[in-house]
Amino acid sequence: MATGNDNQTAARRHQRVRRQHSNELAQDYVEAIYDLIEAGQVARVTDLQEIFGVTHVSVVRALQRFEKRGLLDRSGDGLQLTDEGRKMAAASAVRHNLVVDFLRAIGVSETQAHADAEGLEHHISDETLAAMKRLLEAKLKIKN
Amino acid sequence: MATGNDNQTAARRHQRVRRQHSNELAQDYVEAIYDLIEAGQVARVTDLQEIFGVTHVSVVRALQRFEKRGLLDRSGDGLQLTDEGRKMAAASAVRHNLVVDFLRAIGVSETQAHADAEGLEHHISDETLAAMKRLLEAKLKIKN
DNA sequence: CAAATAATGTAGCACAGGCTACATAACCAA
DNA sequence: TTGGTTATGTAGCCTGTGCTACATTATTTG
Ligand SMILES: [Mn+2]
Ligand SMILES: [Mn+2]
Ligand SMILES: [Mn+2]
Ligand SMILES: [Mn+2]
Repeated sequence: MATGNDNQTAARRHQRVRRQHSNELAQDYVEAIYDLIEAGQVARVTDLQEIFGVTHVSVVRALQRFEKRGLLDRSGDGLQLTDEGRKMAAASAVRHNLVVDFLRAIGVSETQAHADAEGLEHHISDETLAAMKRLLEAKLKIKN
Repeated sequence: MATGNDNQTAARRHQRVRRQHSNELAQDYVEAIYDLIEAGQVARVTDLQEIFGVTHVSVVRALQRFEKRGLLDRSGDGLQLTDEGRKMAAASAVRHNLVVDFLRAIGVSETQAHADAEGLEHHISDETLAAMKRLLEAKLKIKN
């Protein structure tokens, strides 16, 4: 009874991680496109290929999937985000930045904070994010 | 010059995350097998299928890959870890437990800490792990 | 003991996300 | 204007990691 239940709990946790992974690339893509547009640039395949360190083919294939998922629009000149894509991008950006700030606050170097955040951001629950925000604000109070 | 270099940096970060993901399942498998053996049980396909919430087929295919990678030995009755597999399992367990403890320390619930750690553990650098350990020890000092 | 059940394996499929090779289209420069 | 470079797309391949369907081989149990 104890073991069976434990295994079930473990299974749910692993299933959740797999679900997170199946959204990971989409989040990073819309975030990158969002940032390019924010910076007043036209988001192109070439930019994404440089940002992600993959061939243009991988980018095109990914964009095709994300367009089907309703996250972006490739009909015009540059890449455009749909409302849903923009929403996902904004949420991802907030989460990403908070993770970086939190890592910096606990003493991780700028470089490493950015590196680790790129993976960590996709596995953090709202509860943990809130805990990080709390600690971040407490730290800031101490500093002032 | 600024943009090109930035993209290169981003690319290295994403490449690192992809590398982490390609080791993720192996780490979780050897850790699970390690735990079963530690608990005095014989590690079987059935256990893993329950723990990961996948079919026995997925487990068998994964085990075949990991055996080829020299992480485990399926010749006997139960699953056995090689020296390399045991080393990976031990390192993974240390990391996993430290992440859970850290999340608990910053106020995340037991349940959520275990859930988030399952994904987070694979993306934490040694530097960040050290920072977490530092904060954990500082917190403990305060508590006593 | 014989039948049911549990455990393990293989065959073959799907999809994500990498890749190279090849084809265009668009742009730029001599 | 025309030939090289850059940007984008398609075709087709690979690996990892899921799945169902179908054996086969223990292990229980009536
Ligand atoms: Mn990311
Ligand atoms: Mn991950
Ligand atoms: Mn683990
Ligand atoms: Mn894990």
